[in-house]
Amino acid sequence: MNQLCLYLLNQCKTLRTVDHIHACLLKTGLLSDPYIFGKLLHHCSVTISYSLDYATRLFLHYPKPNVFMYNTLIRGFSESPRPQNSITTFIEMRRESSLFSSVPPDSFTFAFLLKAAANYGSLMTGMQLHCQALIHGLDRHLFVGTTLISMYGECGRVDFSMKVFDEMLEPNVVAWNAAVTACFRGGDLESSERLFESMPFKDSTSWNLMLAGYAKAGEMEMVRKVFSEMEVKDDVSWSSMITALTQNGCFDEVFSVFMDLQRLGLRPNEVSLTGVLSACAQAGAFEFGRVVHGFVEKSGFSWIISVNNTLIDMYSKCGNVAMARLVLETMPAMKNIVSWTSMIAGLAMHGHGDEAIQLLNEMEESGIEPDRITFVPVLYACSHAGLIEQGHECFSKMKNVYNIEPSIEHYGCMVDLYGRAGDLRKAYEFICQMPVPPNDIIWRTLLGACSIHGNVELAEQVKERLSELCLTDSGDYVLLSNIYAVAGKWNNVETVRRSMTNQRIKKTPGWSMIEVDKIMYRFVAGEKQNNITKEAYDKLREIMLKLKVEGGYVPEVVGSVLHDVEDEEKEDSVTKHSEKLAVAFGMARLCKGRVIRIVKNLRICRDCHTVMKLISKVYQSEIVVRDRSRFHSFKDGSCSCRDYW
DNA sequence: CTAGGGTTAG
Repeated sequence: MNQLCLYLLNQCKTLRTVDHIHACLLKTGLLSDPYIFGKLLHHCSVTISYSLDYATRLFLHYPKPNVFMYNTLIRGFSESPRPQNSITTFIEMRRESSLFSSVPPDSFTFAFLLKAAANYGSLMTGMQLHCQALIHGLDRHLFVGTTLISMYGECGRVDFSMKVFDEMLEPNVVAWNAAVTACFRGGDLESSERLFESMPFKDSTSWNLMLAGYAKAGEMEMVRKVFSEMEVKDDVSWSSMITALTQNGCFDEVFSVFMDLQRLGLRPNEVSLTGVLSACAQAGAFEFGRVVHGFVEKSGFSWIISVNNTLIDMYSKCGNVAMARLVLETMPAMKNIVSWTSMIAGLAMHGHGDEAIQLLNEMEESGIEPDRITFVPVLYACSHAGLIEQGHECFSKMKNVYNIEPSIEHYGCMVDLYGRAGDLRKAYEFICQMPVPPNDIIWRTLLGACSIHGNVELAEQVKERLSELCLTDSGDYVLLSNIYAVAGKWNNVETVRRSMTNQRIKKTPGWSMIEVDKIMYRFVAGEKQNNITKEAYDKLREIMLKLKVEGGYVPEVVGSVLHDVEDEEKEDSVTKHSEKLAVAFGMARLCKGRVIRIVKNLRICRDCHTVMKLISKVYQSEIVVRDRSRFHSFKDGSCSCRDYW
């Protein structure tokens, strides 16, 4: 009976099934056995991580918990969203109550407690725990010492990490590795390298952490060097490499490393898969992403939450919200806060404001509380769909129901909400009464609103604020110049242009990408000719002609280019915009009836927006453009943004 | 029956 229950417990993956075992143990009286009880507690707080509430209630009913039980609960809390509970449990453990004497902590206790302190980055707590460990004579314990090194590294005191490390009697590889990682955390690449070189022994973890460390510092040359010099590449090496490339925007390399991995007959793990899918999401590689999704299903990775969440993100960012929804609705893994937030973000990007709000409600009904990150896409959805009332409601719900202090991102969404809707005065007043100082993004949002609604005076003031912050970018100048151009103030356009030249501010080059046969093609405006661009240009010329004849197209040049030059030249530079080239290339290469999906690094311009609408009508084809800020889905002459931008 | 260092999603 004893063995059977333990066996069954190990099979339990959800709380529902644990419940049955719990009842069984209770009925047979086995639950009072400390060993059995400890197993059950461990299962609830560590193995099934989202059942900590259950574990806590279980624990409270146990008459005299031992060290193992305390350690188990502390460990569970240390990885939870509220690691502070580990400390509370420790205090409880140390308290002398009238019934029981306090339970003395051991090395396990401190390892878990320090992990908790590291996870919420509290140096004060970490130091107090360090003292406690010292009092109990456990600060010299090898495992405790190693966790101290990590904790100090996570809490931003690498100097303390080094002190602990230097005073260690016999550091092993793990301690060395912890020290190297701490140096990377502190941004001290040289110390990391020096330590790495002087290690008496290196294991594969040592190599892997060098790779990850360089990746986080953006040192991609070193990442590639480490990866090629590694004699033994394990699972983690491959997935670290893939994440390293993904995090640094080297998407082509992600795809080729992923294929190398498979070519060598190795099986990608879930981390590699999330990495590749995230690369697909960012690059807009829909076809490739679909293939990876197929692999996920076939190889039994559908149970992994993070993989599902990245699939939702991938489909959304590749323009297919319907598929994203399907993943969310059918995923076998338990939906967590990231799943819901990703989907809300997907709907927001596509301008489906009402659905985004509805999903927030569904999320709340399912028992998962939205956090500060969730509210960013929620508010974004409201502003991009013109839902002023709902935006307002969500903002106060966040503050009053969930007690979330709005951050600058939330304020930014609100400024956008008012500004985009044309209430520039309210947007401005909102900025003035914010409890945090406005940053460049806030002002830039307002500048964008001025541009949409043609408010020259406010735009000038805003530009002034931006200049004071010394954070102007080329886009701000272009925006201001366009505002002047629309108002016909050509002298001012000229002034802006000249100040750009004087300050050597270069326009960020615009590029657009399109995937054809799982290969991404990138087009840059005004790029020199090659076979690919020639093909695009030829097709584009044909398209523009047809649009003029059949669609009544007139180039909209004023708001879109910087220079006040001859009309023909203006028309020419607008024609060369990368998104037009990418679309033309897609029209030339893709079969008729296929959706043309474009990813652009900047915002799509008005003229291109008009052209896309016309193409979708004249050619009866669907075009989806993901620009810097959102999706535009063109169908039969109109856009999903309803010209709300 | 529990540990420490390396890779994952909004």
